Amino acid sequence: MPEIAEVETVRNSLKKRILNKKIVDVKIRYSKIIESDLNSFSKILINNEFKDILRVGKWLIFELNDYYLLSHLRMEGKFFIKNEGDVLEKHEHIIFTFEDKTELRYHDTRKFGKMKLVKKDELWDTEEIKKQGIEPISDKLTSSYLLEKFKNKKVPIKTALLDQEIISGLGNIYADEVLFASKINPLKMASSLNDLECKRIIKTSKEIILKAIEMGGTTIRSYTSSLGVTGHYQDYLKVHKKEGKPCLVCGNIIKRIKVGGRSTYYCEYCQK
DNA sequence: AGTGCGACCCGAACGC
DNA sequence: TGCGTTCGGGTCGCAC
Repeated sequence: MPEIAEVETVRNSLKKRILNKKIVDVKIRYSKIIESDLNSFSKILINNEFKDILRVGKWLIFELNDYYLLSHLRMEGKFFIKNEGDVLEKHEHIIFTFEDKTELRYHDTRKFGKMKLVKKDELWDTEEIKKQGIEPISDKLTSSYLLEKFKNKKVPIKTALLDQEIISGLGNIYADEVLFASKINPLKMASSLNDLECKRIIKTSKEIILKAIEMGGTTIRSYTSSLGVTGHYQDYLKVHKKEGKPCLVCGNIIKRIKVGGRSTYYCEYCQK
């Protein structure tokens, strides 16, 4: 699920609910989610409190007193706020209990998500954060930056857009949408893109991500973001999951192919 | 070093 | 209806 717009939606919703409340208990029901030392994990969190929530790419970063808790939702991670004593769902793997008897519960059907604690002064030195590229919504994303990064990439542009070390935060849905809006064929080699095409990618990715954030992200299938928030950007998708439907621009049938192992939707006519 | 592909998991959707 | 198969909004590790 979570691409940049969904993670941003989660961040904003959680900020209203969990900041500055003392954590009195942490339950780990599936420990492989936690990448840092298990014993110190609960120890560090108990009696601590979340001061703020930041985001870098698809990483949620919970600020504590001396540490940051990094959380990556991967495919299906969600956070819910519930009350102590509420029935534990099968896939609620990590439970943070606050002093006021509310709980922050991490729910992850496929168990792909990750959490880890890092000391505050080490945040920008952690691999996961350090290697994140530039976000679509940043002014630092320029065509000269993209041209440089794409120069030696012998992969299709669709695959390059999913590379978090180049552009940080795009996922499979918005990569398809960006390429459609940019009129670029997903199979075109990244190294063959010109300045104009890079500029189109930058312009459309900004527009699409900002609109998606405004709409609270995308809800596909059963996925609702944390707290049961339902995004509405799916109403604006033009190609993703539209196989067999007519292209909104030319009427041609939208195709689905595999690129780099990922489902990729595009219009053969509009995206040469 | 860069690229490709299976692995990690599970449930929903699909095909017969 | 039932049962087996396929697929995925992400990333990592391993083989080449």
